[in-house]
Amino acid sequence: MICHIDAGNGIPIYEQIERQVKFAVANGWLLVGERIPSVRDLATQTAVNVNTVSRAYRDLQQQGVLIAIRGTGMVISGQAPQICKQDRLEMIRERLRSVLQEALQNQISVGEIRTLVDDEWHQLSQDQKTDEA
Amino acid sequence: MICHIDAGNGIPIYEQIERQVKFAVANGWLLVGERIPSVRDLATQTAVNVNTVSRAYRDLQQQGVLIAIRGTGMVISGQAPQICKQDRLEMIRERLRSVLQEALQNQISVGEIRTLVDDEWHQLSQDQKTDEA
DNA sequence: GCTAGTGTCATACCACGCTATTACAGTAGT
DNA sequence: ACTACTGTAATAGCGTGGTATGACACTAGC
Repeated sequence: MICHIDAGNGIPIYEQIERQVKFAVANGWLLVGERIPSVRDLATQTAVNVNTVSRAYRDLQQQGVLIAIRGTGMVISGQAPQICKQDRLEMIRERLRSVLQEALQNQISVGEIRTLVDDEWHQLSQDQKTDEA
Repeated sequence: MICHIDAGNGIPIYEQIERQVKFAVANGWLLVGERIPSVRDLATQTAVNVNTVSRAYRDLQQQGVLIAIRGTGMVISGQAPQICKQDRLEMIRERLRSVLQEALQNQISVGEIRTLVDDEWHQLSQDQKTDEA
């Protein structure tokens, strides 16, 4: 599991981890029963403190996505796929709404938004390809 | 000048104020030479502390949007419209990019994004109309 | 000159996110 | 049993955003 942390987007690190785990489950990159990286491994890999990762895992546990087995590790729960697939678009939708709300309140038109979306999407797609290369 | 503060969108209050002043200038709701509300007035009106408003005004001053006249108030600068019009779409673009980046990294398709945008825009437009009524 | 209004500054306090460090309890492999 | 891992927890410290409060210097209107 690869985890990208963006320090400058305003979202707390522990929440970014939670979201990415959920996306990974929803997309089938993490399967039911599969172990996720230990808190120490993920902390080292993402250059983040153990406590921060631990908080994310604890939250995911309380949401029913993870199951902790003390001394062994943490595992994707059986109900996780259902939960995560349900949240998949909602997580994006909520962030999107906040941006659109500001745009609408300030006289930006639907057309401007649409071109903005297409432009940025195109740009990001190419960035992603060059990253992979 | 009416100012809406959203406490739950992750953007610092002082930054929200800055953005809304800029939008107001870009849209011609605030004209060059016009006085903006005093720090105490805006603080009371938005239920925010004076220092927070003051910080927003100070930032806008350093960006060349406002001019402070000690003992009198603050005024929209001559170069403000140019600056603010230039930033108008950029401010939205940056927030939008952050959301699209997350979407792209997690296998959301352009189609899903487009329908999300249209749905939410439609929803927000109606909300705004009912607010005005 | 007095008063009421400006912006500005300093101090203290709190909540939150994050880090660093240490320690503890449990499991698995040898 | 020993070792090397797991998750969990407590503590202390830092930076930032926000509040509350009080004080200062300045200006405009009466």
